[in-house]
Amino acid sequence: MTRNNDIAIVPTELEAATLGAVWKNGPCTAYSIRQHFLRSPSPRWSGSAGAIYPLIRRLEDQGLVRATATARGKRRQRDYQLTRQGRAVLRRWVGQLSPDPATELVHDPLRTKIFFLDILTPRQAKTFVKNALEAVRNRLSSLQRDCDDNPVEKNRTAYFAARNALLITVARVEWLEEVLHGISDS
Amino acid sequence: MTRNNDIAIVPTELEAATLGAVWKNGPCTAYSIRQHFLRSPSPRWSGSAGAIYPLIRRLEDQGLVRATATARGKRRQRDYQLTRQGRAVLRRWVGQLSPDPATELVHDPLRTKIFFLDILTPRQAKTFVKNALEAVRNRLSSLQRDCDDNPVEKNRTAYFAARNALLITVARVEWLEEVLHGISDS
DNA sequence: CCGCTCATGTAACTGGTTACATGATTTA
DNA sequence: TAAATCATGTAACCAGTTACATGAGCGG
Repeated sequence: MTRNNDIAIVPTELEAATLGAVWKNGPCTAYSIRQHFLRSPSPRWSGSAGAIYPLIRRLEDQGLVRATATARGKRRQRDYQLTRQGRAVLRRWVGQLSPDPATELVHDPLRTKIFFLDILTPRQAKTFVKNALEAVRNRLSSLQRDCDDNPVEKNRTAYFAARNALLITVARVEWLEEVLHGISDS
Repeated sequence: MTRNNDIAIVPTELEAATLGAVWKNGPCTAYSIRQHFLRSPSPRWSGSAGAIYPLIRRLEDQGLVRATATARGKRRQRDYQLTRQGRAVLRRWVGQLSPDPATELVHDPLRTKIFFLDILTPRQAKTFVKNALEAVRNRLSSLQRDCDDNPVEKNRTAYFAARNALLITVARVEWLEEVLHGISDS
């Protein structure tokens, strides 16, 4: 099923993340990829079977992953690994700055809510911001732990990822503190 | 079409943002809502007709907005405004901290890429991070301008929203600088 | 042997997207 | 009078989601 223009394949973010997971975790089942997403500390995707199984079959059809059916006992099991084309596509996806505006500007759902904050009474608004601040603050310790658990020397990229989540969360906490302060004198 | 349990309606983020836009911009057409989204400095949605028109009709069916058909000349035009129930639903949506994990942790697509950075050669990795850093940095000035254009005294919530985008972007720049520094000695 | 985890998969749905289509009004 | 903008809408598609279904293997 190998296509002659593999390099032209532009995967979605989930497809790329799946290729990446297969690349990192060596030969592994679709099931273990699901667990990888399900247990992710920053759950971008649900890791639902309905997403992963059809997706990985598509990757196989495109020649980006190869499966080895290792039937242990009567239990069927397909172990996937990246093909050369798979690595090429992943490499291309990682190295290419996408034209998606989200690359330059991330979305914060709290921003949308705060934009309409005036529909609440000052009292309600204050309560909401306080609650939001508390919820976001409560994340800090576990994000800090994620950084500590992945020291730079041991796993650079995992550390960088954890660090990204932490720094952005710190920025949001500071922002919410500003908002709380800004609405207090009214 | 008014439901007796309006308060139970939980809108999507786009639905809530549409209610908010109608609330802020007074009686206005679906078209102007679209422009609102199209011209947004932080484009979360495309503002596509295929999204807005069916959506606002749904809101009307639910009794959250009311339309006045003001046919100027031969041109049909529906001007929407919030109903009491619409305001109630919007108020509820704004004031309620959603259980969505994104409330506590925002997603950064660059985080995913950096997580798989090791698939690139050190040289390629360095180039990529430099390019990403430049792209994100280039946003700073226009985000700063958005803040300046909406002074706190004049439009608090618009200022807060602009400030959110700026602070998160600053955090991302700092993060990318860390990453660049971290991969330079290798 | 009961319940949990491993492992694979499908069906129906959702909340959007792009692209297309129509026609009135305004502006250069 | 041609082009741009205002204004409304539909059809086909897309990348996910939840919920359901099946069955093997393993631990208490």
